[in-house]
Amino acid sequence: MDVRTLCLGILTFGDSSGYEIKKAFEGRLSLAYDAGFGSIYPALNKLTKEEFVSCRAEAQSKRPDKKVYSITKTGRAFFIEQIKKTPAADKYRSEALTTLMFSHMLPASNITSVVDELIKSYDQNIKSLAEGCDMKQSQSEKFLCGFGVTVRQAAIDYMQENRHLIETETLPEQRTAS
Amino acid sequence: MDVRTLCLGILTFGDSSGYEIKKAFEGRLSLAYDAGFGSIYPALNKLTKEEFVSCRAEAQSKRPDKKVYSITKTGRAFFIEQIKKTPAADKYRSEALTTLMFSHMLPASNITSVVDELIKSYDQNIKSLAEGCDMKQSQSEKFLCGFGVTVRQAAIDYMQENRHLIETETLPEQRTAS
DNA sequence: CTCGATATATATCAATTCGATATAGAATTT
DNA sequence: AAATTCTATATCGAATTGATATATATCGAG
Repeated sequence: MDVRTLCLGILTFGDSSGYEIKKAFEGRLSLAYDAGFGSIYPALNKLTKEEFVSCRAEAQSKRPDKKVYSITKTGRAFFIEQIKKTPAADKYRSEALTTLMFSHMLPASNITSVVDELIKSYDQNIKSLAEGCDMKQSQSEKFLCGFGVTVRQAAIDYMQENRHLIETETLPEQRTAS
Repeated sequence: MDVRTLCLGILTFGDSSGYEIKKAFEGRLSLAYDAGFGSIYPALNKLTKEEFVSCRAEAQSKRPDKKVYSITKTGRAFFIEQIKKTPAADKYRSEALTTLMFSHMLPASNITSVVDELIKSYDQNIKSLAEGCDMKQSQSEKFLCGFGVTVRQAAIDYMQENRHLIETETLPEQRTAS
């Protein structure tokens, strides 16, 4: 499942430009996947060559043409074929948790701010998810929205209850202060 | 925070070969980061050139020499400098959740098996984490272990309670059966 | 006892992805 | 009035992924 396939998937929700596809990755797909312009634009070019999408340029006054992509029948068939495959294992990449793994090498103030920021980011995450959660269209969106909220909330609760474990184990402030 | 820096971090736990570093990524670091041999070996070569690690070859009978790496003083200083930086935002990549996002395009049997497998993988995750959780050395490891268990358990609970939302919204079996 | 699978151990390579940068006007905020 | 953010596309070097190659040991199943 590469970015190219995912772009195709996003186009099943409706015609979009590359810019709007990026928004979709940041929005409804943010729980599951991410991609930047550096992968999206080349992916759309490849999909166009393969005739899995068609492209029409919408002229805009004093802005670059907006290229609007539509999925084709063969594109839709290809996408369905792809999502029927057994999904690969989940991947998590958290620099914040990685930092906490080395809390014994850092001053307590540092750990505290990492934990604070992590909780804050989970909180914002929940807010932006919950925002739409009710009025979201499909059942699958509601399901995934609720999933995100539940899991992030569990993470916050755990952190608040157990942060003392790592905040007391750090090096004394004076020894690592630069 | 690249693989190279993370390899350096793992070496603060003790001398290791590239192979053992891979095991560390799969074990104690699995909650936070992952890396394959294709990134680890080049990273170790680069670190050696930079003199952030030193390398001794342990001859083994009828096996390739085991190259054991040790972190140097400058390496340790560099690593500490790196983890003091503000961590980048978390990233999640789940093909399974992505698939569920398109449940309206798939037969119910397909969704059921994706959910089943996802729960199973979270379960195995919890088991392998809990296994060590008690006897783990440092506070930070206990903290992160507990974090992983808590969050995965919340994910399982949510899935079991809400899976019906997506399992009833799918296409009728006959329409998408290949 | 042998066959296949898994573990130890390193390494490379093409394809993909990331992250930064460039361009440029509109709209909004300070 | 200035600064920042938003819309919109695109490229490019660097990093990462995932597959593959090589070679032997070990362990369980039939």
